[in-house]
Amino acid sequence: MTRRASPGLNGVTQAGAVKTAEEAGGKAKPAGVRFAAILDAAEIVFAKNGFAGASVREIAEKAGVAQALIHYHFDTKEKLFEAIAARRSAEINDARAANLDSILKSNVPIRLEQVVEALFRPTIEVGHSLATDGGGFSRILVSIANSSDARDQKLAETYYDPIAHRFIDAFCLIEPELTRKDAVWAYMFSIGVGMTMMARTGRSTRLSSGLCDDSNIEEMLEEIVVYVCGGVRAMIAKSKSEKR
Amino acid sequence: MTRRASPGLNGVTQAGAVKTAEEAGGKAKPAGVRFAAILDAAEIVFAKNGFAGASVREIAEKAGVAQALIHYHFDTKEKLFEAIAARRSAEINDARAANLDSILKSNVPIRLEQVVEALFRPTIEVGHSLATDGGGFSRILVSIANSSDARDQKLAETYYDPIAHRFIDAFCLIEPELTRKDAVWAYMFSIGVGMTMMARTGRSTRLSSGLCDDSNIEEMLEEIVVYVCGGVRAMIAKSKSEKR
DNA sequence: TGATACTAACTGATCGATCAGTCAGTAATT
DNA sequence: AATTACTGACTGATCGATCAGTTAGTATCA
Repeated sequence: MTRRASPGLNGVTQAGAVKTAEEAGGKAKPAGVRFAAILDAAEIVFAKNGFAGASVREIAEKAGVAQALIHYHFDTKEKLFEAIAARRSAEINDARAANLDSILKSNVPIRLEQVVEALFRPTIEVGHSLATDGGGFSRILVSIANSSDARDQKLAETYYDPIAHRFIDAFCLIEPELTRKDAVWAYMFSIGVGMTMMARTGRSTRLSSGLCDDSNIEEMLEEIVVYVCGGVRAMIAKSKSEKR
Repeated sequence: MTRRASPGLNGVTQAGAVKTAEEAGGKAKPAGVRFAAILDAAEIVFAKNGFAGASVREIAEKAGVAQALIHYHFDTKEKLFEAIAARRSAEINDARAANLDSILKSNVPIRLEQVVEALFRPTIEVGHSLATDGGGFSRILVSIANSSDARDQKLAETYYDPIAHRFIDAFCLIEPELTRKDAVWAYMFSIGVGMTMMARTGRSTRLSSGLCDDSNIEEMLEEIVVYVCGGVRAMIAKSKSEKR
């Protein structure tokens, strides 16, 4: 019951105050280094084994710290997982929001392709940033998005629902006759397509005998934009025919 | 090392021979009943917690049998998981193949919508068949499809690659100018859309404030067919413009 | 300047709980 | 008698979490 206050999680001690970083000679490491090392190691291990399949011991070993240090900084395994989700989700959605803003404030007519690319490019660029063979954060994101678990659904709601509403609004802005209902379906289905890219199972390569390469992210994104825009436009056409 | 031969797994003893079913009074249960009870319970528990998060103990408790009986019938937790995948995948893909056959042998021109519906309807009808709050086999299927784990990828390859090739062929048959490469992409992306339906996270309901209902499978399937056909046709248009 | 007090960072050892899997033995059927 | 179905009791391993300490740096006060 009596439990330390997890000093790292408020971010103040760790994120700021790297003042004595130059005098890190003997044992004292610069502030926040091992904190970040735990996050990086945990991201790899969670991506590889999932939440339940990952062990705090393996994370500690990969990070080169004592297991107890993880509990010192993050309290529980669950809070460690949430810290990872918070870190990367902020990166992804800040980039998404910035992309969307720059599109919306331009005075030329908005093209659907721009919006779709703004939706997906950040997820692959930060999602695969720490990609080892584990696959980086994108694998974690896929499992969060498809999970029936209450913890994962809460994370999706907290970190991804706000930006989702912005993109759904953008769909409706491009085509005013698109009903809200169909816009939400269109968004959900598009995210589903994106998951194919994030999961990186190698299946498309296998099914095509090498014609498709799902490790070539840039090419895959091109294909996805074509498919997703086609899907969204079909929903638009459906909305129009229903209103008529 | 010396290990019993898992008498149930060859299916002969269990699947057939329910002859003494009427005299199930005291302790002797009709043959195959507890075998199936374990499979049903395991499906629910695996769907709820994933492979790593599920425990053989919980499965045994839910099935109303001793934990050792599970090891007696299925040997290991992994083989139990594979048995579940084998059972439902056969159901799903037999139905898919039958649907596709009846479409292909008709002499009227094949419509893309028919093929897409043949692809998805069986997954929802058997995937949600044992649906409790856990979500049935569809949740397991989603995790297999998106997993980076070697075990899951092997299952996908064994049970789903053959039927995948048949549907990719069907895409190419409908539109001969669609390149093989784009047909595989189109198939993969379509499966991604289908996962949205299988995962049943309730997110579409949440994002639309109730306008979309992802527990209304029939309505969701209609929307998906529209979107997926739009996506596939966009890939077809792309293939055509590249060949020209 | 130097002793004192305090704090954040960190560790080794260990906790009870739970894990998948094993095994000897029982009960019923053939 | 032999085979199949089944169980309770158990194993070693591993799990997340906790604990009492240690170390190093910093602020306070004489």
